[in-house]
Amino acid sequence: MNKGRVTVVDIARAAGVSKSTVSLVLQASPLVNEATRAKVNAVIRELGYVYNRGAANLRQSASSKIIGIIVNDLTNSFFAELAVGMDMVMQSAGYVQFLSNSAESVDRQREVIASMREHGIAGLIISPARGTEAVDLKPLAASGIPVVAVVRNVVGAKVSTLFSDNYAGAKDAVRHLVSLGHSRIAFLGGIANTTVFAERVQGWRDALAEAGLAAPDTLVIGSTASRAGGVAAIERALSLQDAPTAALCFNDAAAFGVCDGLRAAGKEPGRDFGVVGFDDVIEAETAVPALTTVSVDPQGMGRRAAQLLLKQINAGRVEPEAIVGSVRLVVRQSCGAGEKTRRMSA
Amino acid sequence: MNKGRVTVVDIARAAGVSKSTVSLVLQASPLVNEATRAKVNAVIRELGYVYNRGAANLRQSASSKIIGIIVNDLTNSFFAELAVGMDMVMQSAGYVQFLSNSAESVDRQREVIASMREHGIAGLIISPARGTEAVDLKPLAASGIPVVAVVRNVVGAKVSTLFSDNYAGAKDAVRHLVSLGHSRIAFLGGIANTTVFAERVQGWRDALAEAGLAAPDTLVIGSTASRAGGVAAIERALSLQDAPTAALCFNDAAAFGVCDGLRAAGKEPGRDFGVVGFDDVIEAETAVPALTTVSVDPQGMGRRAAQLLLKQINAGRVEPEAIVGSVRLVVRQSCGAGEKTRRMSA
DNA sequence: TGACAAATTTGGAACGATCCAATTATCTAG
DNA sequence: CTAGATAATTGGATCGTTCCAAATTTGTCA
Repeated sequence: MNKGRVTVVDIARAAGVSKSTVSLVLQASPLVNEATRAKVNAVIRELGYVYNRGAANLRQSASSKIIGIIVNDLTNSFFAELAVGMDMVMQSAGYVQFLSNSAESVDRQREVIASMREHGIAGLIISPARGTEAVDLKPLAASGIPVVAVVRNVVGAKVSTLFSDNYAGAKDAVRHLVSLGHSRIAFLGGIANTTVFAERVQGWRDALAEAGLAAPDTLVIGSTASRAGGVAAIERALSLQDAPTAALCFNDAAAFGVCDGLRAAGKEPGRDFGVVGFDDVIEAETAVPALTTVSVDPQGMGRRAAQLLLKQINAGRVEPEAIVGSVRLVVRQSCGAGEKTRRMSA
Repeated sequence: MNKGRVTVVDIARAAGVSKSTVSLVLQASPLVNEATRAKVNAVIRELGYVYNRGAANLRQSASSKIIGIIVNDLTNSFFAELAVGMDMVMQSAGYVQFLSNSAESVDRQREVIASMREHGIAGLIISPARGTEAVDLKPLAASGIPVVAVVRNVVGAKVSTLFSDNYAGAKDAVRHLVSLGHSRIAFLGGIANTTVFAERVQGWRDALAEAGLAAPDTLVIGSTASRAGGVAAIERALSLQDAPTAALCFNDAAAFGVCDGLRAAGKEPGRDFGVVGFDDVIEAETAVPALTTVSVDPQGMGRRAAQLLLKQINAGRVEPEAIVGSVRLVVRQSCGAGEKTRRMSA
């Protein structure tokens, strides 16, 4: 009896109505008589019916309530939080999401996109793997599926985008370090060959220029955008003949690594060396010393991206839109300023 | 012309064959003539056909190649890595996954499960939200959908499980601290009212008893399983009249918090106070000091969970299976032992 | 060439829900 | 009591695929 799943027809038979009526009940249509509705609902509960969304989506008019999310590195808590933000709004909008981790592999990403297409996603939010090309996203756009690219850019792709203002954020951070009296400020961590990296470095460079300070390439030390990368970068920075006294780090993960590296070298971050991160990951606040960082609120960004996508899905017409999320410097202790002035402002 | 999507019938017409033949080509059946196959494939590419998996899954025999994953806290990097591990094996097995974050809300979790059922998932891996009851998972099991519970237990649920050996891990960790000469060892962080917490505390208690040491309840200081929770716990621990000199922490996040808190109190973790974590998150290795921790390899656990689920899906019969993942102590620097002996062992 | 086997191909009839047009039940008022 | 309106219900036909049984083509050998 548990063989085949329970369908509308089974319900109809058991309730003594037609499948059409059952369908109307399922859609909470006002056309159906209250008594009938009650009886049908009772039978539905009794037989343990589960709605088959796949079957419903078959009819050409219907759209699928499934959206795809692809991130390049879920183990990075920035992206994990981004995903959580999206999850929140998608869930309350009645969508489910295919979430996949491309792990920076363009091939894997391509497979995942294909698979998602076959499953009929209504839209896609993607933080593209390094090396993603416009052609990878073309077919989606061509079949009218809205795409929102977040965090990273895909040059030439006609999709909506939501980036944070990397340039302004980096500039603000460096200005702050300058105002604290630093004159040799490094840029540490991150993979050099990316747009985000370039934008942040440009902000760093321009802020230094503005202050009349030198911005030699030796002070830009790329590595990976991780804690380990931060350790490596600060080691190299400290070994320079004219070592920096502060640094803007590519992201918070790298900044934590820089703090670790400083301690390993006997220096206390915040006191002996100014450290500023980028992203404002949750741990930034509770770390010791608390990390001064450029806040981009990953969860909020995820929510906005999801809202943007939903808007496009509902609009029908796909009109690419570019949003740049504002950003603000959160001064805590690791830069050497926060702690002392924190309670003095009142 | 781009109105309706391209279907097998369109392909059939354009290639001058029947839809049945196209279907055979799609399934790479050996029944079809090479020349025909080539032509059909050419047309498929030309018209930009995309397979409609939803329609295919409609036929009763087919099973869906979609699995559900629900975790209770994606922002915790332990779970993020767990998810990544699952993603890996699911992806190479040709599955896509609905991944959702219950954020410890049983209601949200219930909704998500319902939604996943409607979408016809072939199986579910869940790290249950606190307070999940057997009845929440019952309907799935009843309709023959395999369920694997990971990390946490759901009492009374007839599902497969994959937990790490919390008891043994905690015991090993405490034994190690004892062997380093500590006699007042605390248990810090974590939410007291959970199975995992109870198991780890029991290991802690038994190891102390084994060594003839006292295990007073005052040394068990619960809080949240986060960095902030660790900070709070160590603060309380240090304020005790007979303060501990070392601690086993509920998890790595809490352990990092404990290190932060120690530093804030002017003590250096590893030198002035022994800290051991639990989970072996990636950052444990690169942190300074590197964290001594009980390794449970979250990614590996995710992979195993995924494999277990796939096995059950393929087996047809759902035979609940309980796996307890072995665990091992990774000695690094935060306990005060690792660093000195690291290079001396050769 | 004809008979038979093997290799290919092909119409439907599902699958589970929706939706339109058409039907039937119920109500209202003259 | 009935015409006409309104409320409620209901058969198909349809969505895009699979799969079975049956039909067609091709190949082999006496």
